[in-house]
Amino acid sequence: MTSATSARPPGRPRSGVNAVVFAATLSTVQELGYARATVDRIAAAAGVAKTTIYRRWPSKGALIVDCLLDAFGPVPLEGAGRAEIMASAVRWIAAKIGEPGVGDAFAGVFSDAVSDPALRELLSARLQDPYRLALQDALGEPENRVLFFIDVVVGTLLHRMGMTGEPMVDADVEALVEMVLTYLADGAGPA
Amino acid sequence: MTSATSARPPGRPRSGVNAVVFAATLSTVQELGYARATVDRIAAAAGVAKTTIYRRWPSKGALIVDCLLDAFGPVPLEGAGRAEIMASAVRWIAAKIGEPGVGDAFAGVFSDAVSDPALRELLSARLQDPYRLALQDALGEPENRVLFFIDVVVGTLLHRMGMTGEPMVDADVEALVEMVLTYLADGAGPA
DNA sequence: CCTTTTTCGCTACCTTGGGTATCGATACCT
DNA sequence: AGGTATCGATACCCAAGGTAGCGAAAAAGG
Repeated sequence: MTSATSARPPGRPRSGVNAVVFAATLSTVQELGYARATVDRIAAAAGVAKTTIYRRWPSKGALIVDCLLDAFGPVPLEGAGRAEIMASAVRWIAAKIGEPGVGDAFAGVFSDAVSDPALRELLSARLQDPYRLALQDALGEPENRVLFFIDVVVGTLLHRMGMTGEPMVDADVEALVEMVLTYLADGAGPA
Repeated sequence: MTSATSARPPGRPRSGVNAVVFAATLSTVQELGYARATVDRIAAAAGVAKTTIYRRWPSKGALIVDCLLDAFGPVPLEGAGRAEIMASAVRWIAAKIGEPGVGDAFAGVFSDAVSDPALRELLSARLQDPYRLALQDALGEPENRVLFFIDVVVGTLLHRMGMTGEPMVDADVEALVEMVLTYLADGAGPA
């Protein structure tokens, strides 16, 4: 979809190094942690100049968001009923956050967003909203209730990651699934 | 332990300005956000030199942790049964995080801890462990289950704070209480 | 009163890291 | 060929955490 529609713009075309940069970002974050994964180091790991990074992404946060979008891909929403859909979604995001570098990058960019309204907007619009809408559609739940579920699931996984430095183990993920499902079945929820 | 009460050490005694610094920290964080609440600004707001801050706290993170400890105080664990105790604890931490500056400071220091193992250790030992132990005792639950509850409750509250910039509204806090209580009553949990 | 010890405020400084500017070289289109 | 936009490289700006050194002030003890 790069040259998707009309008339490729003039000038030298961009070399297709986005995938290389994404891979370098995750491996650098995994190796050094989020704060030490500087843009200089990521560029070096990707074999690319720092200026090239900043020509494509306006900030480190924007780079990380795009990297996470690439790493996550679409939510798998197969499942017989709402319970199955919800369970598979929770296990999916838990597994993604457990992948090397992904959890650190997610927690790191989320952290930066706390003090950066522009980044918060980006995170909300580009990363959260698409999944939120897909979930609203698949579950037939209203926006505020899906937002609540996202807070619970993602918040729990990131808090564990942030406090221990390691992703949540499977047994705890299953506890989280059960907790959310029980509550989903209850039908009660925020006004 | 450290020659606790008696025998004041020689030299000029410290002026009792800790409370002023804590207040200045919270108000500065509330006004400018966590990242813009630099140590210089906090010192200025407290009417104190930056070097005085660093003479008392080894890092900004340590200052914030002490500030949060001061703001939180002990958990109120009154309540007839385990459900009442848990509910009051959840409402208590939600209310604290909703106080001006506290939620931002908490989310901010948590964010920094993601990339800073030393700060993570400090956060875990000085802030989480005391409350965790008190909860284990009051609820009669094992460590890993209490840790799971803390991940869920604090993670959810901080995720909401981080994504929206504002604390969770009461209706959603009540939903969180209900969700946690249902799961607590179930008796199931992580191995 | 005077010395010792420690804190105080102040200023100057170091380092890291996000982000920008500039420049020659290069790749593609018309 | 000419135009245009990218690439790599270097140099740079700025904010912010943290440190060093200094003279001044506040206590304790002689």
